[in-house]
Amino acid sequence: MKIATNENNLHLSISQDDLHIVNTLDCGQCFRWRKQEDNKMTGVVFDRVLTLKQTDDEVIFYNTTIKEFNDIWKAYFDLDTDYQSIKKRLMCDQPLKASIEYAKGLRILKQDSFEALCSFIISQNNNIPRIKSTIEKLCERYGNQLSETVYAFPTASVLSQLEKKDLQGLSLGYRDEYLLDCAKKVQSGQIKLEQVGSLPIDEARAELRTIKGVGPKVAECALLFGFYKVEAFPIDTWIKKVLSYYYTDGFPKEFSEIAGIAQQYLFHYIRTSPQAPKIG
DNA sequence: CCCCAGGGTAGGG
DNA sequence: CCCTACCATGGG
Repeated sequence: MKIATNENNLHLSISQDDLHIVNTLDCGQCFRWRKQEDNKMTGVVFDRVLTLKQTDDEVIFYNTTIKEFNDIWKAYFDLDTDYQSIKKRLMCDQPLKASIEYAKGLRILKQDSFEALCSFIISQNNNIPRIKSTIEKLCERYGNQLSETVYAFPTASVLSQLEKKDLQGLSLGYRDEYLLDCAKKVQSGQIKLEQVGSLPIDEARAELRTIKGVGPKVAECALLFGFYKVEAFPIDTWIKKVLSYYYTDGFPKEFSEIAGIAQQYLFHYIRTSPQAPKIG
C-alpha cells in the first residue's frame, strides 16, 4: 500500500476499481457522508471529521497523518482485505457480475457498532434521505460538538438518559422508543457490544434482537456493517426484489461466507443503476 | 386519496 | 407456524 504525505494531506495510491469513495460512502451502508463541491466527500466517523478526494490513481485524505491513517482509516476502509479475489469469485454469477461492474470499487466499511446499530434501527420502514436527515438532527441535538458545524454521533450514555419527549422534532416517528431501548440496554451492560462481535453469529443475532425494534433485517445490518460479519445477509424491500427476480431458488450457498458483500453490490445496483430492471 | 421507504410488533387464526 | 393491521413521517 503506497502512501505519501504532502503538507498536511495524505495521498493513498489506489485505483478506483479497488476503492471508489463515492460508491462506497453513498451506497446506503453509512449515513454521515456528504458530497461536497469540487468532487470531495466529507464525513463524520469515530468522533472525527474526514474529507476525501479521489483522482484517477489516488485518494487524498485531507489533514491526515500517516499514523492516523494506519491506526484508523486503513481498518475503516478495510484496505487489508483483498477485494479483487472476492469480486472475481462473485462474478461467476451473472447478476453479481453486472452489479460489480456497475460499482467496482465498493467496499464494506468497518463502522462503529453502536452507531451502526442505532442507524439501522432508525432505518426501518424508512428511506435513505430521511434516515440521513434524522441522524443528522440527532447528532446536532445530542452529539459532542467537534467543530463549528459538526457533531459526533451521540453516546449510549447520553441517549440512555433521554425520554421520548426529548426526541421530538427529529422525525424518528414510532422508532423513538426503539432507539431509547437500544441505548438503555447498551448503557446498562445488558448488551455488551464488545462481546457481541465475538459470539457465534446466531447468538449475536439473538442478543441484538432482544432490543425492541430489532428484528431479522436490522440485526443483519448491524452485524454486517457494525460488527463486520460478512456472512450476514440483510433482506430489505430491495433485496426482496432481487431475490424474486434473479434468485427464485434462493441465494447461492456457495457465497454464504461472503453473502453480505454480495448483498451490498446487488442492493446498490438494483436501487441506483439505470440498467437495473425496474421491478415492482 | 394512494403507495413507498434498508421493518417490527402485537394479535388472531 | 402463518397472516394482517398498524405503527410515524415525508416524498412522489
